[in-house]
Amino acid sequence: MSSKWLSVNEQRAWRNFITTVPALTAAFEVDLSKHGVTMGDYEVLVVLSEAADQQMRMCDLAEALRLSPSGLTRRLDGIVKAGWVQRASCSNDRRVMYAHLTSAGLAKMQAAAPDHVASVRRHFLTPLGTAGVEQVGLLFAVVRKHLNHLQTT
Amino acid sequence: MSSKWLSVNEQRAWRNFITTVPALTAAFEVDLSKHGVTMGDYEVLVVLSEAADQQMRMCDLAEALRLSPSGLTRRLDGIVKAGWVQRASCSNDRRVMYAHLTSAGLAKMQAAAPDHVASVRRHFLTPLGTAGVEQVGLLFAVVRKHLNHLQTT
DNA sequence: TTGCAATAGTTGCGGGGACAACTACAGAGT
DNA sequence: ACTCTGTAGTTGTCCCCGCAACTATTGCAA
Repeated sequence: MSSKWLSVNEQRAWRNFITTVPALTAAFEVDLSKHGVTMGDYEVLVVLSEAADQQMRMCDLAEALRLSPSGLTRRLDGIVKAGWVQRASCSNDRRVMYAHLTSAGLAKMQAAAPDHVASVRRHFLTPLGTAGVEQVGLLFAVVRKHLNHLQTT
Repeated sequence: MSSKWLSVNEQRAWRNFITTVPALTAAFEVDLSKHGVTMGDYEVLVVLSEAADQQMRMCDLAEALRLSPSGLTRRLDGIVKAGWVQRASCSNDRRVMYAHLTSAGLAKMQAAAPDHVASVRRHFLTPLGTAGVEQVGLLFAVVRKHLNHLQTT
């Protein structure tokens, strides 16, 4: 059945997937914009809030956010200017720079989080339904595992 | 069950989804780069190849690609320079500009398409399996329909 | 006809991110 | 101690794209 082209079912899955993803992220972006944060900003705040001491080394943060080093530097520039994150140097290793979540940053994240969760529910989880959520969780775990495996090879 | 936070199942679905999507698109980008095309370029060629007379008005093309007018102008700049698309003015309405797929563009698209299809299969459809493909097709149809409905409201 | 709103497209500007080059520092090997 | 390699981060340059402003054209309306 693996012909050169896609079957009807395959086409439907593929088309529905790639057309839904941008619309979905756009919806989240709109909902978050009410708090004056982009999804990029929000992701930084969430990751830092879950880190020990509310701080991470730039390189670890970049990896967690799947950003290049320079990309992270630039993204942080704006977030630092907004006062949500503070750069701090490390006394043990003077090469490293910590990105440290400020109390204002934590507050911003805590203010935005419930709305974001509600947004995820409204646009994604609720339409999927209980069974759909279960299936998506399993299916994308397989896809991701597959991708990671190829990547390592 | 709709609490302020996410259940374990919901979290798994959500996290797996948002972490898989960027990895997936990155994999497609890598595979397409062997043909010297980005996913953006490729999408233009595909849409134009399916259009009547292999051409579309800029505004219609922009909508099909979910791009702003200026975004499309810039994206086309590169594709025109590569010789895959040609700008043509319209005799009926002198405001409109057609983006017309050249034979070189069609050839490029036909060369890349089989590899891209194989890529979609390898990274997405095959890991999902037959049942998974079926489920993803149905589930994302629901999500997208939901998004479109909210958008119209 | 004249005038005005709507439509199509491009350009200036700015944000966001990648790559390459660079600085600075750490750690291992001699 | 001295060099050499590897690691951490920033900066220059460039590409991609959105918004706002602008031009050109159309079509409707008085």
